[in-house]
Amino acid sequence: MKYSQLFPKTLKQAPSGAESINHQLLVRGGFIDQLFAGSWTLLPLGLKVVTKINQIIREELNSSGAQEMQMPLLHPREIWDQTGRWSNKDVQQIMYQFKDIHGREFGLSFTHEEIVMNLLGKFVKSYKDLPLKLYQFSTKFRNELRAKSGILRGREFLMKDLYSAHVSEEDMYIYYEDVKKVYLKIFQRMGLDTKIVEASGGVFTDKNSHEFQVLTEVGEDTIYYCTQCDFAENKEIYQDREGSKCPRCSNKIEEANSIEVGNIFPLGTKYSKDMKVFYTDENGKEQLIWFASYGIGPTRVLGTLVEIYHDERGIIWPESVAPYQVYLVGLDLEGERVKGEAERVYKLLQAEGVEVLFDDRVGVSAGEKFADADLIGIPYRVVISKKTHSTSSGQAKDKLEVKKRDEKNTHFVSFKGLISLLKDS
RNA sequence: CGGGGACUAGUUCAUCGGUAGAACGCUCGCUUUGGGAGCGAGAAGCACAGGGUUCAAUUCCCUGGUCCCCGACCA
Repeated sequence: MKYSQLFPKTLKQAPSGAESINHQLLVRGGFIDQLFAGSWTLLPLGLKVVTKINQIIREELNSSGAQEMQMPLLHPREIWDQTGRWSNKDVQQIMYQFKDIHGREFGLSFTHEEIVMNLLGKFVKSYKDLPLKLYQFSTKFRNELRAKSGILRGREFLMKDLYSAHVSEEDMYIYYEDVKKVYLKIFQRMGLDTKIVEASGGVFTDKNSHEFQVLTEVGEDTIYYCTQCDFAENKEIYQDREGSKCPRCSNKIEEANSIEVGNIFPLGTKYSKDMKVFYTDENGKEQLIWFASYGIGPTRVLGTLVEIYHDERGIIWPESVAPYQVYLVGLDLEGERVKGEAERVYKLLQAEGVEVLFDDRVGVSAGEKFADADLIGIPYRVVISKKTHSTSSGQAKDKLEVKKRDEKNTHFVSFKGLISLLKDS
């Protein structure tokens, strides 16, 4: 991609009132744009990052045996009446509900348990049809009382939701535990260190759920975790406890702020019971389906990554989710030789399968290009200029000037050297 | 949904009762380029909407809207 073609360009100033880091940097870098409070466009750069996040999730879920699909976002009231959630006060706080011109009532999806259960009722007849693991990436609508923290809390956001159906509680928990491991791996591949934290089930279930929390000062959740074992609880359930000793190993409990990037719910048979969804067991008897759901918010992950990985100049993307691998800066592009060389390296990198953003702007100062490179946060910055490709002699001659975003020093390498650098990482 | 703040050029802000100004950005020249570079010119505004007070309102008052922050609630 040539930077001159990229939509949109970076901004020097953050929007007024933008306080959180992810809001400032993602907007300034041209990753996202706000339509109204809690509603964001994923611009080309932002979509690239989210696509990478999604791909990591997809790969790991697929290898856990899950299948991807896509469900509607517009839901008729009747299906939500089957579980009584349409009229639930807490649900009504966050679900957009409205009537069409004929008076028929609809809701916008904030989750899909009812829809999945409806689907299972149509297709799952026998124990032989189970277990099933189905997931999708889709927009979720939640009428948050207060959208805030940039893209971290929106009224419309992207979510990966996975649902599993099982013959028994035991089978459900086997997969539930699998997903814990899968989620840890997913987040780790994205560069996020997550803690599994026990929490309440909210409007989803009376049982407790597990949240995947990233520890950071700016997080809006408060969690309590043991410094020795893996005990961790959300504030909402921890506050009933006394003292500051771990209930499991008596070691010290720490309090920390965190961002919830994932949440998993062992729903049990509540939904299948309400919606009368059964399978036939080996003995020919009808049984309720055991059910669980699992969410990850890719757009929230996007914001979380920026909160964790940035410096005063801009974003520092982990390589696994960076929108491009290389930011190729062409300087002195008025000179034919340098320009030709920069174009050549751009094409060669692409031929090697390297994703490269080529700053081909003419008449833009070096400082501005470097500032943009730092703001956008692509892992490798490669500079081609008359210093390396025209008048020079010595070690820099015809070499590429390479700097990693998170390092200070530049060094000069050959094209082959750069490729092996990229392949190694 | 309670409390606070804001709304003026594309953006960030100044002005403050007498119909608007800067910086950045943008356009066009000239200059040249290693950390948001210089000079010059230009385009760009129903001052959120409605009502009131006043000879006169962007400015003061009221109502509504929107955005941001703090709380209560949540992927």
